[in-house]
Amino acid sequence: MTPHVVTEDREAADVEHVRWLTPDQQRCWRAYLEGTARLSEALGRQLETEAGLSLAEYEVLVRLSESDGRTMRMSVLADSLAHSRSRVTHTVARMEKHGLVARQTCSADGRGVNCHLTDAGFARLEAAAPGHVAQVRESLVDVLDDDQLRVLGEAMAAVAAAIGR
Amino acid sequence: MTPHVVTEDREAADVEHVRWLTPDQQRCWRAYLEGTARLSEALGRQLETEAGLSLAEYEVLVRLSESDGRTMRMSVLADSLAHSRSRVTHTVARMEKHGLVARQTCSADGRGVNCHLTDAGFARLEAAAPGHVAQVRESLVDVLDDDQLRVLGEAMAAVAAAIGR
DNA sequence: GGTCCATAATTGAAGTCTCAACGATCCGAT
DNA sequence: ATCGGATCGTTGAGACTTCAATTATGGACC
Repeated sequence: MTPHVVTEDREAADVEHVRWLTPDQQRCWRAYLEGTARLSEALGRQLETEAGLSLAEYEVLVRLSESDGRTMRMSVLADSLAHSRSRVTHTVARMEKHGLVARQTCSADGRGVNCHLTDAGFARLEAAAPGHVAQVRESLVDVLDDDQLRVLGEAMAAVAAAIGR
Repeated sequence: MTPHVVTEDREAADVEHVRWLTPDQQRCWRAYLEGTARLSEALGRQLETEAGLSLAEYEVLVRLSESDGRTMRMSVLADSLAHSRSRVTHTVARMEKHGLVARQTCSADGRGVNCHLTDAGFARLEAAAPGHVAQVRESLVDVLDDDQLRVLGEAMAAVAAAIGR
């Protein structure tokens, strides 16, 4: 974010080479910040109140439900979510306490841990999914036309690729 | 997010009217989730390590630096950031402890509180801004072409408007 | 001028995430 | 074989956010 006030009272000298954002870029960036803040707030609230799940927990359920044997290595889960390993450890620990997943040591690699979706966890996902999808549509997908959504997806994929080297 | 496994073993009956996401929509939505996760992580880490500020604190500094008298009402600050009032109270309390802002009761409205940017806070912003802008460019602005960035901004503005009723 | 309700901001507890440090296991090179 | 570095996952502390309850003030209405 470029606080334009800061750009003033800056000497014409050459000590600073800051490429501040243009006004157009600034508008886009701030719209992004506000949009993501409101969106994650809306999604989190819907899931929490209607399903008793955090967004992070929901995402874990989804990944597991789609994987072979409904089981994933902790590290694969973490990479797939773009969450830190520590974060996934904490999230999964909470979910295990509630019976949504079960952890078992990995036979192939003594260091690894397999995270398995229980039937209760799958049922919880089935119950939560319709309301969550409805919220995603209401707040994002149905708000944009096809082109906007496509470009948004391409742009964020490029961002993810640029960061996740 | 639509766990496609859930869509199976669903009866052809009419009890459920869930409009699941299409595969294209699903790809966009997941790209969005991954992109925002990686981006906020990258921005937060840069600010924390190079300036000792959280992104929320930085945003507060920016808003205050642009406001008349470098002062804003707490509620205006909260609305402007799309953050909850409680969150802003906590953030500002931490910042006040570090001398970046000062709070004073509002003369016009006995309930209100004015948050003022101190000189130390302004100096901190000046020091932090170049590195932050560089990160925003490297991770987002310079990764996208002008059209992508423009559409991204428009889309997120539409999302914010759809949610913030 | 008193009642009622809306708004402003704070508080503390509980939940979530980050960070750095750790123990354990694997693997390649010697 | 074993040394040493890399990977895997966890841990606990501290930082940050949310939620519900609370205090206090403002304003409308009669």
